Amino acid sequence: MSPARSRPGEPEFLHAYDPHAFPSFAVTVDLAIFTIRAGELAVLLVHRRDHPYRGYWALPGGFVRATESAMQAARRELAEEAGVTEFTGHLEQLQTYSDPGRDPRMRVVSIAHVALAPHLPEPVAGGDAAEARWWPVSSLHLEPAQTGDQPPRQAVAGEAGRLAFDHAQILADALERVRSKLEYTTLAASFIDEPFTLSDLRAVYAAVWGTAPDLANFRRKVLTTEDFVVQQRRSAAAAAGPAGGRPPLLYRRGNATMLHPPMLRLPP
Amino acid sequence: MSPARSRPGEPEFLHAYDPHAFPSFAVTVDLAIFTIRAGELAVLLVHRRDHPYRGYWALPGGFVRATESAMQAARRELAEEAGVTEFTGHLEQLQTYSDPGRDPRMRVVSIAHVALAPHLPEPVAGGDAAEARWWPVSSLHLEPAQTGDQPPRQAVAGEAGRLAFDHAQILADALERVRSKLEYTTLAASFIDEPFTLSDLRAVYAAVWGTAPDLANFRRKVLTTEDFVVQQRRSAAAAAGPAGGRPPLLYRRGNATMLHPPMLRLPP
DNA sequence: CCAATAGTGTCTGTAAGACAATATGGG
DNA sequence: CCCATATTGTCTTACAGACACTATTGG
Repeated sequence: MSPARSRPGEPEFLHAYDPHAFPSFAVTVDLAIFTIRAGELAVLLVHRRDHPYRGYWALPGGFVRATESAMQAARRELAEEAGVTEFTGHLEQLQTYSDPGRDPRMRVVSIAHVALAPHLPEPVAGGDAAEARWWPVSSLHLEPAQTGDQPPRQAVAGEAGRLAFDHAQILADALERVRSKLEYTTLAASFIDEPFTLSDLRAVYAAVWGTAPDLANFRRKVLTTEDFVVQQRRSAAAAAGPAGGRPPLLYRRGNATMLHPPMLRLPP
Repeated sequence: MSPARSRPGEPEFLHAYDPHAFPSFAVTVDLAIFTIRAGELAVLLVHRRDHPYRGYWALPGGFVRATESAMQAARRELAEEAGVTEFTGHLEQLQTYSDPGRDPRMRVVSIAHVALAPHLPEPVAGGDAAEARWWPVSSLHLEPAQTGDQPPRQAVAGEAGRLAFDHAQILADALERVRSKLEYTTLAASFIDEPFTLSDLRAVYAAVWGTAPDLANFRRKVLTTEDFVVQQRRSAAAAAGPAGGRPPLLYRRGNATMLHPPMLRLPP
């Protein structure tokens, strides 16, 4: 659109306008990309090869370009850093982090996003050559960081150590967003490939919440929620399964997005 | 904190760093400040005296300064534009709007916020001299704008007309945020001065949702939710009331923040 | 027949929806 | 006493929580 043309006097104003009259910021997007690996919730981190925070693990992300929106930048980073060509999962804005001093180089505000995707490819050698890895969320010890002001955690063998910038905070917020969204949306299905079994779907809740919802009640909730999942024609026995046991029915995602009333997680 | 000192090689890197290597943005905060006036949900808009969008109504807001966070900027604008000295209400970040072209001057991302406050002062002559007014949300005709792509609404006598920038979208998102937050939080109490009656509190729900929850069920929910409200010592008859009728009990806000399970609004 | 996993049935408690009844103040 | 508003009570229904039971495959 070119709305300025319809507002009298504005073109002349814009012609004379000096864009340096205001403080200048860099704007980045950072992504918390979640998936389920080996029954655990995992997040993609990249190992920083450059300053600042060289050698630290960080959320993938990058600068927003002059001609793209934050959402477009997030999709671009998703492709570049996670090697996702056509993204079928879920992507949404989380929150914007703007504390002065969060980046030692200059004033940077970061528009954080959350992505959920089924079982993405391994190390993702693509991108701009930084090492990338899936980290089980449970191995990052995020929760205790919220209690009070303990000394900053140092790197520990086999773990990611402190994250770069304020990414530990962003990741904690992203986690809480995902956990709570499973309560009142159908987003859990974004974590798995189609077709899936109800056990697969329940495993998502178990991985994200750390506690599995009651089997029977879970099935009742999912199956009685209009168009949460749609059943496929009867399946052959799942080939990859651990053999024995009754073969499960297969489902695909339905068009429902909200759960009314929500499926609440309980304290473990 | 000065974390750079603890990371080897980083001080030298920062010394040589050129902050102009990345696209530069202006960053603003915009505020959707809601209150209840005459039983209706109202939002504060300012009349723009300068280009761009001169003569249009807009959400109050302004540029984030070089040394403040977005939240600090929002509090500052709240004081400057709404004349609020000590703000007792609720303020939270909504979402960030970053479409290129949303501001004809230059690349601007806006970190939108939502504020809820009890019965704020009238025209708010303060601030940088722009006219400010409370507008009943119902007079802005926001909802139909979501259905399809109709031609942009023109200014109508007695109404605010089209809003500046993408503020109609921001306001619509802010509205939905507030409406849904009343369902699962105790934020409704942020809209009214203490002490208040349960009728006052119910009137908040009626104003925000457009439909009043059932009287008896509402009281049961509020009173059985631990520490949602706390009762005061018995009141003298409310002086300002419309006379007759049984005098109500008075309450203050409790410490509870969440409603479990939520109080759902129903389709009208 | 046994193991293992998938799927169903049912009882119970909590709380919401609907609506009726009672309480307490001022003319 | 009448009116207006506040407050309480109760019946019904929906649904989550808990847990036991049945079904269907492979060995």
